[in-house]
Amino acid sequence: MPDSVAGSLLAWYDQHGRKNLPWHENRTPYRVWVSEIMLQQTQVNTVIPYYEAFMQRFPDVEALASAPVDDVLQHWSGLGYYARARNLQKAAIAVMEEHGGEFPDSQAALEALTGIGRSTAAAILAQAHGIRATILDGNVKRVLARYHAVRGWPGRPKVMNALWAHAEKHTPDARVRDYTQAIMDLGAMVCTRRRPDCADCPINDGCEALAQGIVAQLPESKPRKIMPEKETWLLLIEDDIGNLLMERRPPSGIWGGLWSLPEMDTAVTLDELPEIASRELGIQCEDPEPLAGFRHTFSHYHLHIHPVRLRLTGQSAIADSERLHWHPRSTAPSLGVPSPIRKLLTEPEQPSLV
DNA sequence: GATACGTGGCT
DNA sequence: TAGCCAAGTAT
Repeated sequence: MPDSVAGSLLAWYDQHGRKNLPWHENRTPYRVWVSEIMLQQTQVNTVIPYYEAFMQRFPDVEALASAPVDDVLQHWSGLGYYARARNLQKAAIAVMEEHGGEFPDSQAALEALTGIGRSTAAAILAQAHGIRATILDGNVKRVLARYHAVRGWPGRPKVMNALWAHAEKHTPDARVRDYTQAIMDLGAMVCTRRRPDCADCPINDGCEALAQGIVAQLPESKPRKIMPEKETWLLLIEDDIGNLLMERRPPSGIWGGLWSLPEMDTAVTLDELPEIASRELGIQCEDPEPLAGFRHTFSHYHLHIHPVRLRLTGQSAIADSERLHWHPRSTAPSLGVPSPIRKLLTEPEQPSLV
């Protein structure tokens, strides 16, 4: 007996589904892959302009594999989750070197590429190759948690396994490309997190949560922890012609691999900053000048940022190294820079007071 | 199994 | 407004 959910979703998709997103044109594995990575934990409207620019600059896997990593990070600047960008290029190089420049077409081979997990691999198989494969993204989780009244937070493996099992069961043999898009579109357009439109849902007759009156309670949300507060100083070290010293952050951790301002923790005192700058950065400066600080909230903690201006004395020998780079104060950096830092550099007086 | 990882929109 | 959440994966 055919799965009525898939049939109903496909019929609805033909009428209402989204078919004109940028990555729907010319669905090569490369284009689908880049879109899927960008769309991880990121909303469609945020991704669209980044995707267009990225495809202009890196039209195929070879262009991405051979590009400087700073180019890739610059195009990712502002999107967040920057490990995605670094992994994207690592995987592009692997596709060139280990797969002769052609994307693999098996779940296992795709998952072996860094940054591609179970759901993204399945999305590439279904969207680019038309191979039957099952995705489970945030939209599908919500649809299935409601349709089958699956209790518990989907982050728990037991709940996740139940959702995967439901997802596998509904995946049809034919039209997997459209079905995959259909169930995501339903989650994005009808079975939304808030104010779902159950009256117009194509699968409302079989929906357990609707029958039980618990649609609004599913899926259950993650138990929240208190967010820690962290403090840091960012050093705006300027030379006499208005260049700022920027520092490449370590490859892991927050803003990994991006360029930011030299950072000190607030355990040191203001007076110590010139000496620390001399020792750590090899430059001579004086007159620490505290600027208005601001708070930046991440998913996991609040960061209190205290910018301090330091004026360089004499000439500096340091420039354009792997770790340190002078950048014109007046223009946005042509490197990968975190959004708050970009704002700090381009709107120096704008950060809100704490 | 739990945690880290960004940013912007929404209420 | 402060918290919640979004086309997840790596460690």
